[in-house]
Amino acid sequence: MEQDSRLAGTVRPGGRTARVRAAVLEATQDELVLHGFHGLSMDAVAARAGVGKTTVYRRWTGAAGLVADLMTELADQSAAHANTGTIEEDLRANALSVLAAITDERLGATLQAVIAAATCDEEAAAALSTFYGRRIAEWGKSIDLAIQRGELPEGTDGHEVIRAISAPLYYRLLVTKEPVDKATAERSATRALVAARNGAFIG
Amino acid sequence: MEQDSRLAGTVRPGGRTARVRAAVLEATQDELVLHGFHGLSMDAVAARAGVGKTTVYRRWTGAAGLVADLMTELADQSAAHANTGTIEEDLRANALSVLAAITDERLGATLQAVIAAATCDEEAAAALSTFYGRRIAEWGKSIDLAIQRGELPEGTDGHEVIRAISAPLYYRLLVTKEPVDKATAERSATRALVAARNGAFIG
DNA sequence: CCCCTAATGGGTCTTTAGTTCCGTTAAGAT
DNA sequence: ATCTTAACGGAACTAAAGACCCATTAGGGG
Repeated sequence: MEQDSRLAGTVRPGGRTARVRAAVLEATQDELVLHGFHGLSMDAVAARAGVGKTTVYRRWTGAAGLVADLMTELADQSAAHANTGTIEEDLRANALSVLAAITDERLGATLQAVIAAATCDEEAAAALSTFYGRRIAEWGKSIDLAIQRGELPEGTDGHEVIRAISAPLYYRLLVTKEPVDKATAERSATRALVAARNGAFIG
Repeated sequence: MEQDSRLAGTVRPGGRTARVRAAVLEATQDELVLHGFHGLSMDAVAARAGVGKTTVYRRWTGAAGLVADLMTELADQSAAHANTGTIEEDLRANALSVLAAITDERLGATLQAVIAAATCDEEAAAALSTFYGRRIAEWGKSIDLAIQRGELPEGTDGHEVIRAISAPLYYRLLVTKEPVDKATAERSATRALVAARNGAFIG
């Protein structure tokens, strides 16, 4: 007894528990691709994962908790920043990696679901914030290296440059619903670079 | 009879019908402020609006339909572009108007709800797309005037400049969950202007 | 002012989401 | 290998969402 205070799955995390978690998160992604966040039901996820729905309700707080956990899982798989030797190519690589993420069927649907969940759930919002915070910090290193090489002015805010590249792509994806293609991504990288070279990101 | 093919509320749109619609859309906004899109129930909206829930189910397709209709309503209230005489001030005004919209309690909650709904509903996505399409076209005129005045290079894509100003604000609001304040808005306008002056928005 | 019927609203029914109970299975410590 | 109990899963239960029926109300044309 006296195990109520702990979350289920923390005392015996190996074996079955790990398999259940993997199956549930996989099933969650499948459901998100099919129905989006608004159509995500714990019941359907449990059925698809082949686990009892009691287990899903016990381990996760709700639909938002599921996608938040999914986001946390994806955060660990985040790739390192590019280092091609020129800032132009590094920023282009950054834009294309964002493009690849949001146009991938499973990953794109998952990202949109987490963003939708985060509009009304603190847990999902925190997971998103952490994920992108890390990603921005990681790719910001590319800008720091460029400053050292003399390609960009001293004092350029690398984090802001990275944000400036991603922003138009997410804006189109989420807000204006315009298509996001390779040309859009490359233009976004180029524009951020032009602004950065002209000192718009200092301070 | 033979009225099934028409949507309810189209034959006698005046008086009661208009009052019901206004009450329902008002109630929808209230509920969105309190619970967000994921927590929006037709039942609660009907109760708050003081109308029968049958009426809400008859006139709107679902939660997504409600927010889509709300967005359509807001689209008509969209303001004209600024014309201060300088492109710097016009773009600053644009950024500040976006800031005002997303930081307003009711309007901000509504926008986030429509964006969340649009991730998995075509109707909401179309309403969003139309709303921002109009807004971008309207404010794009500021850039055209600036080109005529010789403040920006010939061939600058005004729509893209406007998108570039809004994008970082929505990116922070929706994706990274960072605070959006006046300084952020003004920086966004400045950076877009620097890039535009240096020809990054030509073509 | 009256009439016709579009539109609303209360009440009821069905479906689905979410909870609880308790027996069963399998981690992982000894 | 054995034992303890964390964790799972089936089933029954409660609550809420959504659909439907039909009586009542009020637009708006005559």
